[in-house]
Amino acid sequence: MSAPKLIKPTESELEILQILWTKGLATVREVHEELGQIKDVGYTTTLKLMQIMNEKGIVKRDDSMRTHVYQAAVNKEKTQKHLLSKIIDNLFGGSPTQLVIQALGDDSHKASPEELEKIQALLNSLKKK
Amino acid sequence: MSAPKLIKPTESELEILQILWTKGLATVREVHEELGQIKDVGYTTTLKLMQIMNEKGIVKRDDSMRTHVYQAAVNKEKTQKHLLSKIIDNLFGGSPTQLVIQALGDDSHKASPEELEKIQALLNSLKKK
DNA sequence: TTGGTCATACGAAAATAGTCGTATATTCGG
DNA sequence: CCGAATATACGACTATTTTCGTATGACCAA
Repeated sequence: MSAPKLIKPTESELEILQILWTKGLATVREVHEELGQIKDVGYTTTLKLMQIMNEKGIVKRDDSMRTHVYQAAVNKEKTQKHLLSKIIDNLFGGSPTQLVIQALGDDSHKASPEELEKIQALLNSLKKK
Repeated sequence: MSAPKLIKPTESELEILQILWTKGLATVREVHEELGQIKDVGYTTTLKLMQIMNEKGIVKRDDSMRTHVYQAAVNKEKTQKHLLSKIIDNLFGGSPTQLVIQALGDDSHKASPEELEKIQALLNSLKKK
């Protein structure tokens, strides 16, 4: 029972999780450098954040070495699904359809034809029922 | 230009906005009673929240009467789009497709056949380009 | 008119998030 | 061996969000 039941990562934690989900394993410095591309904070800030995440059980770390190695301790899809569910309730009154419509219509995040096909495929399988 | 440019309602504010978007006009008491169905806080808490939202320009109010009447001052779709955009970046690494897939696959928020049709229609028009 | 109910205003505690300075330990090149 | 670079630990300050107690005034029924 290492996986936390109800996780609600904060915004900053989510940024770090994204990086860990992509990299798999990473040191604080690596994460901090990645982070540097989107925000500008001190190294110890990143460190502290990751330490807190470790306490919360959001990440795990191997501290057998001087430079600790971190990895996400929460499943990416599960986390996305969980938070999305909250958002559907909070922002779209419980209607995932409204969310989907808004998301597809978001001009700043256009979907490619291939992606549209993926969605189409999923839609087809949902319609079958 | 009364509408604020960059609005980032907090979670509690969002709950209130939902109610106002639905009701159009509402008093603090009405909002508070609706709110009571999902959370349990004191009346003055709701009042204060709405006062703050008023200061921020998120809601407007008519205080010509003893019992003030509130309404949302931010557009529902715009707000949804704006926040969704953040979520796509924060939670889905910028891919709206991933978000859509997760949303459609969310078992706790099933889409009806009619809703699926709506999505299909939108999808078709997107594919045309 | 007077007491009870209901409304807003306001201040400030409590909870949460984010930030960083500083101390201290380890490592390594020269 | 020594100092610079790099690591973690930790405390504390700041900001934001949420919560509510208390004050005060209006309204109304008896």
